[in-house]
Amino acid sequence: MSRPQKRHRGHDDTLINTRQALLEAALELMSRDKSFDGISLREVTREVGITPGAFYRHFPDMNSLGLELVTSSFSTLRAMLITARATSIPEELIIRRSVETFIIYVRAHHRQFQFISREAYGGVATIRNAINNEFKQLETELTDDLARLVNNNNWTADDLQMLASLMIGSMIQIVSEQLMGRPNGEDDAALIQKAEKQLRLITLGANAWHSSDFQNAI
Amino acid sequence: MSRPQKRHRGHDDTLINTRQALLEAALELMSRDKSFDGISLREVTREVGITPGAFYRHFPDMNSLGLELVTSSFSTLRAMLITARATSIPEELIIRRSVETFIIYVRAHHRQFQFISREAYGGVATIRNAINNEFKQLETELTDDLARLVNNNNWTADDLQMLASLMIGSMIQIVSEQLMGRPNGEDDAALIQKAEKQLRLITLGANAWHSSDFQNAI
DNA sequence: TGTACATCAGTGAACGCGCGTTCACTGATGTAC
DNA sequence: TGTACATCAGTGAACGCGCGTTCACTGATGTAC
Repeated sequence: MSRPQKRHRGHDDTLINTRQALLEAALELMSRDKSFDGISLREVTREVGITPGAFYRHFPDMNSLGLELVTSSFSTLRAMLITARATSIPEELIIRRSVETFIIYVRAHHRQFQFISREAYGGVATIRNAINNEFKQLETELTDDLARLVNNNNWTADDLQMLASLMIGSMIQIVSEQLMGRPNGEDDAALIQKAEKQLRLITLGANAWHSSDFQNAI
Repeated sequence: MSRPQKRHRGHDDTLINTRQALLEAALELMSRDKSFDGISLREVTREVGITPGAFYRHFPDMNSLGLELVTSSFSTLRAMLITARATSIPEELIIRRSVETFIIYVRAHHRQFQFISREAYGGVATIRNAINNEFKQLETELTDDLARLVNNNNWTADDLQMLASLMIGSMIQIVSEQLMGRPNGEDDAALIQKAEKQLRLITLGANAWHSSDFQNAI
């Protein structure tokens, strides 16, 4: 109609990129109280300001767009967490740094994370599985790190994974809760403190843990 | 057309009740990989075998149906958990009993719980809030119980709530993960063991906890 | 016991709407000569 | 530097479809007499 304004070509990456705009429009629509399978292709293109048909120049369908949201949401987070753990050797600091890194990351990318926690157990199987694979990855990386920190005599490989899963699970839980409640995230101090306390309590438990004890106790 | 078969009147509760059938049809549709806001009123009535218009004899809209699913999913669970904790005094047994009660309940009502974990952070605000209120209730009840079990000198009220939240959060996490992966729930033994181990580790941490220590450490 | 009436769950047709997908097209940009 | 051409993101019209909601209606059941 009145907007033939072409987006600029590939090697010129300073200007508007429609593909990126579509991804962000989807996030924006979901942050306004919809699930991924509750938003339509037409809504997304409307938000960006292009014709429905033009969507197909960028993605074969909405599902592919969703999968790209998953991978892009996790890619930088994973790197940040790894360096957070690598750079601070003293155990005390590792928790603090990791929690802070995580919270800061989530605050800076709150729409992505709203998407992630909304769809982690959501209705679209392919996206759900993609997210859970990412979580599993985080878990594996954390398990490896924990193996180096811990007295190996007391821990089976299985229990180490259980510990990593507990740590990551409770962080996800806290973040999801917070993101759904107040999306602007003003109460960050309380959030960080709760997260740190939970991880601290978990490490207290981990210090007292002996895998073999537990086997017998059960 | 060919099915004017009336459902039976209120006081005759042994026979088919359309209202109930609508609730169950919604659960059934959601267990086949859809979010609540991804299923339509017409799908639900189709599943039950009535005309779309007849829906309005039972609910003013889909949202109300969703809210009823939330409250009915939680009502018996809460009672079960309270008695599970009340009847077994020795601390060791409480964890075990609570976990077993929880897992058994979830297994028996797996479609309800799939719904709950799918919508806890899902797209429909009213339903999401209803679910989170129920979680908060569970948390409050557990906090009260924990207050009686624990050395009160070491614990602030705030930290007790943090502990309850950690316990319930990790149980929800485990159950959600399991329900999404394999809906028939054949790997229950491993599930129960992982849940018990996580709670056990948390209680080890709780035993070593001193609220005041942590305040200083931070 | 029989009859007239009220209730109300479910019918089926109709409505306007937004949806995903297709298609021939336009026109700006980058490239080859 | 100028021209002809290829590329390709976006257009706009069209399609058939399932959606939520409304409405006058039907007919089985329970109740009053």
